[in-house]
Amino acid sequence: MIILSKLADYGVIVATHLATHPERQENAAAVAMATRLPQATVAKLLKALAHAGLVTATRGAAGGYRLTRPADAISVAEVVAAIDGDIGMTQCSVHVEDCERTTYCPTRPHWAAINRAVGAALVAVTLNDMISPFAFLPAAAPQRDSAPETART
Amino acid sequence: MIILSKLADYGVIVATHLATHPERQENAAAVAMATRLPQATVAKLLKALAHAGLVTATRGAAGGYRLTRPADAISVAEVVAAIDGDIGMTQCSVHVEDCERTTYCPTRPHWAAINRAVGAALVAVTLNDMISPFAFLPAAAPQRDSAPETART
DNA sequence: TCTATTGAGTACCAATCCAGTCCCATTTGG
DNA sequence: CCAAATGGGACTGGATTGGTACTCAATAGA
Repeated sequence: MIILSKLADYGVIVATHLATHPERQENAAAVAMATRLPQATVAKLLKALAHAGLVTATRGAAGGYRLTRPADAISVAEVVAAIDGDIGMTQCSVHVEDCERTTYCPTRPHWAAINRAVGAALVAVTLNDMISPFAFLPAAAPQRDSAPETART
Repeated sequence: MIILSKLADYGVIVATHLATHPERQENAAAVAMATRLPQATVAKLLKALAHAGLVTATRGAAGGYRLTRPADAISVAEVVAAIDGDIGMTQCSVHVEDCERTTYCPTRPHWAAINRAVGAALVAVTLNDMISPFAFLPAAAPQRDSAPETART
């Protein structure tokens, strides 16, 4: 299973690209060119990011986008949430009222905790981390002896 | 965005139900009845769980399913992986060869670390934890001061 | 002031994926 | 031998998603 949608993935790429030139202003076409992503899609993504307040847009001729905050103050979680919406493990994590099983489903209360853990992993990583050529040590994933296997086939 | 598919969610419910009666053997119809899930779907889920080796199936009349391991030795991650397949944040986390962007995409190497963090959150929770009426304190989500916001609207 | 450029917003289409069902083969207890 | 149950597919309707197109609004520069 893939957790992130393609668009969210692209969104992180776009945001990361902007983070490499924090003060330069780039329009959608330039970003698309640099990231090798379809232009129309990049434009859509940048709109979403602007809507979430992660980038500021300048309209009109010679307009473009730039990050509103420094790259180390924007987490991957925010970028993903800007595009895919609120992050939740299960249906009932996001739309509690949609689940008619709340009264007898024993697993429901536990998802919230898992949610927090997953969210923390994404919040802990900033765009600045994504730029750095070396893999950072994720603070949210301490080397616990009990977790050698992330996922198996 | 919802991370788990409906089926994976159901799968956890089914597995959790089996965990409440570790030694009793139940057939698909009984599990469906108890969990209020469609019978055909439950049958499909149990097949997948059996395929992954999480439950043992007894065929023939008076057959059924039961957990192969104690409930505290089966993690939610395994159940999810049995149904939705390998867990990965991005396309390139699961199928690296499918991403033609590997040479210039700066974000790629970092996803692995995020992957581990998310996986650890799921591995840390066992079926036994899901049974317990009280929310456990997830070890994979330490109360770090820097992560107050998991996801925002 | 006028025009070219660029983002905002929305509507739309195509393709993929997913949830759910059904069917038939195989196994096993009575 | 038959009924009950799982194993393993195939199939389908619907929802979601990725991607595009078009129109409106704003702005800089001639």
